[in-house]
Amino acid sequence: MARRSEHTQEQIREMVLHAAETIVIEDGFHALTVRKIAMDIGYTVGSIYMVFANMDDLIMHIKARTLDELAERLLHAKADSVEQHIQALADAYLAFAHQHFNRWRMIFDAQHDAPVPEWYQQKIQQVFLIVEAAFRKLCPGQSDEQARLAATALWSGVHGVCVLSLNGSLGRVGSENAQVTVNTLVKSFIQGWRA
Amino acid sequence: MARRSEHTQEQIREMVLHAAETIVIEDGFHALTVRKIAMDIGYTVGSIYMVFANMDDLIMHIKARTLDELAERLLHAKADSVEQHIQALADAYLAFAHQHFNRWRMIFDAQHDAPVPEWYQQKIQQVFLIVEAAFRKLCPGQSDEQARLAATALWSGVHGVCVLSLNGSLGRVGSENAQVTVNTLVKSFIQGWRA
DNA sequence: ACCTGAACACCGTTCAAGT
DNA sequence: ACCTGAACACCGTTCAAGT
Repeated sequence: MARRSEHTQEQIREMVLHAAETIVIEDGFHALTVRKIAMDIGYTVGSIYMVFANMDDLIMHIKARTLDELAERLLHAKADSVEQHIQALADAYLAFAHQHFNRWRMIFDAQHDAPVPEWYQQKIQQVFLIVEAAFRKLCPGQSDEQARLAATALWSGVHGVCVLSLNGSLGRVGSENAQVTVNTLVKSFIQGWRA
Repeated sequence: MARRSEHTQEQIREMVLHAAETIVIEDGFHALTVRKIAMDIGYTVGSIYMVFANMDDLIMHIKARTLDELAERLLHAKADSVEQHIQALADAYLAFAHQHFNRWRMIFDAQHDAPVPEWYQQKIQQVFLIVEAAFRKLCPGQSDEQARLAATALWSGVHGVCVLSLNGSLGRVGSENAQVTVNTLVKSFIQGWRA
């Protein structure tokens, strides 16, 4: 047995990542198991531990990819005014969460007791900085700290609407309604913040 | 073996619930297993299935209890003005989430593929209605639907701040900072909403 | 009727053994 | 060096068998 050398380590790593993402997308985070991944790529469980330290490590890399995809989507959101730009960012965030529900939810689901690695924290920062930049343009007069506070408050808020509306905690609220809720939050907050 | 009759079914049910809550509080949701509960209360695994249908059923009842506790806490939040009342509600929500972190997080963590029972949805409604009531007082002129929208938007937002600040996704944001963020969100939103 | 405990079908992770 | 597959220590859930 063994020593097939049909794929490089890098190829296997990619195969694992891809298979894992497919499982999450189709059947949700809870359906993700090493044994299922191994079966899907035609290797045995042991092989997965050649390319990832453990399940938590693999999960973190899936999440990182999702964050990259999300960041890219946000970067493509353009609008005429700064205020419309922030609205467009919020819309894009909601749309992404809705479209890639299982992967997006996974980002905030998994509780790793292990400390979050530095490279992963940067991925999160990457997303937040996009919003912060928009806020610095909204009120050029105020300090960076103020812009940071506003960005944090509003973006956490937008995230909260996505969480509650998409997981059904808001009662029978559909995604069209989530859109309205997000718009309301953004519009009112910006208006109040400027005052 | 068997037929000890040391406790009634109702007593065992309460013992299970209490033991489960203790495990969640001390070691987190992921540490909750039937076997650990059984050991803690001095019964065997089979006994737990006498009083709860399965793990999901038990989890739902733990969550329901937490929601009851949260609702009661929110009902005790009083203030002079309506605006201060909403701020007090937000503060109370954040404080509860912070103080009972593991149990609070559990409410939004668990993904039951099984449909959420009606009695549980009412528990969630119960919390939301408290906030909606405050909003109806804030702007007496507008329709119930408008008040509902505002309450949903702001409260989802407050929830989002709690989620992101308490799980560390906002970088190294402490809970004092979460307080400031919540206050900012509430204040700006109300101001913008009124305008 | 109440409760046990063994059994079943799963997990993640490790590692000696094969090529 | 690469990969296997059996083993280990866990899961949730069921249910025949005992009192």
